[in-house]
Amino acid sequence: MGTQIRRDVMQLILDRRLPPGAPLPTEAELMESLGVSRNSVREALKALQALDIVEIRHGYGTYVGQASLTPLVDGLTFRTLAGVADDHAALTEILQIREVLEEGLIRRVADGIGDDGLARLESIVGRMEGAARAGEAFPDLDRTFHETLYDTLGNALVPQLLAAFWNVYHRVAKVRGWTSDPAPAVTACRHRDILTALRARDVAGAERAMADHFRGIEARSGQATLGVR
Amino acid sequence: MGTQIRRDVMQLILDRRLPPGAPLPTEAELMESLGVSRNSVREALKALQALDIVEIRHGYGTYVGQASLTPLVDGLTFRTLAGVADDHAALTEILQIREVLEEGLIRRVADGIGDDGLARLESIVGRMEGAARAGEAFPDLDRTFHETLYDTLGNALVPQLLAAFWNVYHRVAKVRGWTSDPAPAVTACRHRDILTALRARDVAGAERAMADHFRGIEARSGQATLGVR
DNA sequence: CGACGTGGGACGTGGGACGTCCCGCGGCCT
DNA sequence: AGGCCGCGGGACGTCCCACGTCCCACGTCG
Repeated sequence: MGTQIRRDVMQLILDRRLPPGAPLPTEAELMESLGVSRNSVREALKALQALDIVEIRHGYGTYVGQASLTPLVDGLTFRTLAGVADDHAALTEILQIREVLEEGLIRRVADGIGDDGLARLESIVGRMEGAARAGEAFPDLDRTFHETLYDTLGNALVPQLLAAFWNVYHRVAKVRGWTSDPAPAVTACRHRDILTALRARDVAGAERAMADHFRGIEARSGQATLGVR
Repeated sequence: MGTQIRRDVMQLILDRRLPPGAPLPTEAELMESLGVSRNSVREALKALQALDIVEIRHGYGTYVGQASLTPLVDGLTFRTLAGVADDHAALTEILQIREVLEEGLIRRVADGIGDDGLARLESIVGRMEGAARAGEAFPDLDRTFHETLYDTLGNALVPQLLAAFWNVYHRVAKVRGWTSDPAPAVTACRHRDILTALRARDVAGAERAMADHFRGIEARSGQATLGVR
């Protein structure tokens, strides 16, 4: 069974305690130690590559991967684009989950954020406002803001999960040709609101600011959909 | 490039508007229409199979898959088991995300749940209490409760995401040999608390009940870890 | 009319050959 | 002596062919 070989390779990584980036046995060694043909080994490795459990470098070797959430992004993107129902509904589902997550997380952030965290956010928002005055969009700063925001939680999964949903959303929007460009000034303002509430340790206010932020995104999403149909 | 063939097959599915369960062209047809060898086609299909974008039935054919979150479960399980840091920390991260999600969701549920939803939950909690009196565990009922709870949101992604995290948690616990069996009576009581709060449209109470629920899970998890080390 | 057997289609596995890419060693030029 | 270039070996990428296994459907026989 192909699935079995895949599990064998995973088990091999676990048994040998191979960390991400460590080299795997060559295909020849794997076909010998697992007792299967090279084709089967390659199919298993290709599957693991798609799961980002393994990284294959042409002409160099195979290495343990980062086990990132890339497969989730691919899967959700495909699922959204292929959805039998219209994909606006599917995107709304993703947005709702992001919303619930960030609303719940901001509360915990407000409890534990320190002065250094606030300073870093201040720097980011400052750059946002600078870009906004120049009339430029700042998708990278947006990402960095949310990433930095949840840094203090010490939960490495959180930023990755949020980034995954963010990627799905924007990838689908790109494929569909939606130009969801809100006024940069408005976005900068929303982030400023969140930071202000955090500075005041105003948990409820931070939640409200985050909710407003998402309300804006939803509105844009709805408009873009209507414009296309 | 192998990745390219994978994208071609995905694009083919999207272009032809193939719904989940629809048959894909045979390997022979794909190798002709994509102009690559059968091995390359098979490697791409195997990768897509791992992403649950395609389903391969031996001796029958290849079909469009459900694009479920199975790859997320596999990836997170692997990542947790392979984590350089101890896996209790990794499991806590997953638990924290479940917690944030369910706390945020319960609020929305409390707003919109109807009498039929409450009745279904009542039935489940009733069976829980019956099992608890008999001293039996009821993992299935637990799952069903949370699934039914979020049915009313109309967001198909929510139950799947929660189920994915649930699966990762319990799969890791199983591999690690943790016997995280709380007293069934306590678990039943926690669910009863949630239902009671929902019935009263008590949003804050429901949130608190859900938080208590997770506090119990975390405590058990910590104990199990200590017991093993 | 129904149960059984056989054939064809489709995926699973194995083996071999050749191309492509990357790294490192050794010779050669400066 | 130091740096540049060419070459060889290792490893993955692609391809071809053959045979095995599984499933379904058709046709035959009782």
